[in-house]
Amino acid sequence: MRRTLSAVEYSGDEEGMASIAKAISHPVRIRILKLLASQQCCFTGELTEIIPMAQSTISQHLKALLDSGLIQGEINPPKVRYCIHRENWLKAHSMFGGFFHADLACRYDCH
Amino acid sequence: MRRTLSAVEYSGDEEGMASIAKAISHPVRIRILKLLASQQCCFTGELTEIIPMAQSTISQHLKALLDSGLIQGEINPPKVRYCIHRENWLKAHSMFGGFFHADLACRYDCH
DNA sequence: CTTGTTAATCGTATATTTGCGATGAACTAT
DNA sequence: ATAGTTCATCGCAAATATACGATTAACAAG
Repeated sequence: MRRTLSAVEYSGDEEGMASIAKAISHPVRIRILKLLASQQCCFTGELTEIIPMAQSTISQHLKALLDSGLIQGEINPPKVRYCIHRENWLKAHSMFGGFFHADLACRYDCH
Repeated sequence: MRRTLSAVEYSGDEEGMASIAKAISHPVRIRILKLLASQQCCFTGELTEIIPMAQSTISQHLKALLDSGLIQGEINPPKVRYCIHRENWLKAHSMFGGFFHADLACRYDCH
């Protein structure tokens, strides 16, 4: 892709928010997170039974969530147990909470 | 793209969350939202001065944010004034707040 | 009507995402 | 050692996203 000559510099916050947002920008990943968070399941196999998608696709989405830090995996041969990464989950909570804080949007009204 | 035979059915919530998340999944869109929210600017032209990207690219990102509902535009010829869509902003706030609520992640721990 | 300003849209090139089946890796059980 | 189970990774195809320059649209000012 042709990129802008003077590449835009983003803050760590901006990159971080965008990265987490991208992780939850697909409905199946939101569903997976909800399932993990509600403890309705934990092993990959249970997810593949509940969600009508190929195993490889589920695995791919799990990898995306792992990379985002929102979940963690514990190898438990031959299974893998996935869980919410509590610390990062709380970080995401405060990050989005801060971003969407009412004060920001209501400081001034153009209309 | 080859799609799964029995397409996954998502809830309105899941689709909605994913849609908003996708809107803020690019750092430049986060920056635009922060600029609009902090009222450092409002017209498209001001954004194109601050952000080193082609006018057409900024316009494209603004359209994405418009489509998400997070911002609104008021035509003010020959300019267009963009602002945070307060109502949808607050909706997003509660949506993400609810999703990342601590209880969900901490109900149970696999580790 | 012509000119200038502002912003959207079009067309294009490239990068990334998404989904699948097939295969491979890691480990258990026999 | 062999077979079975579970999950990750590879390779591919198709869709989407990203960025740009060029053009168009809408309007004001003269």
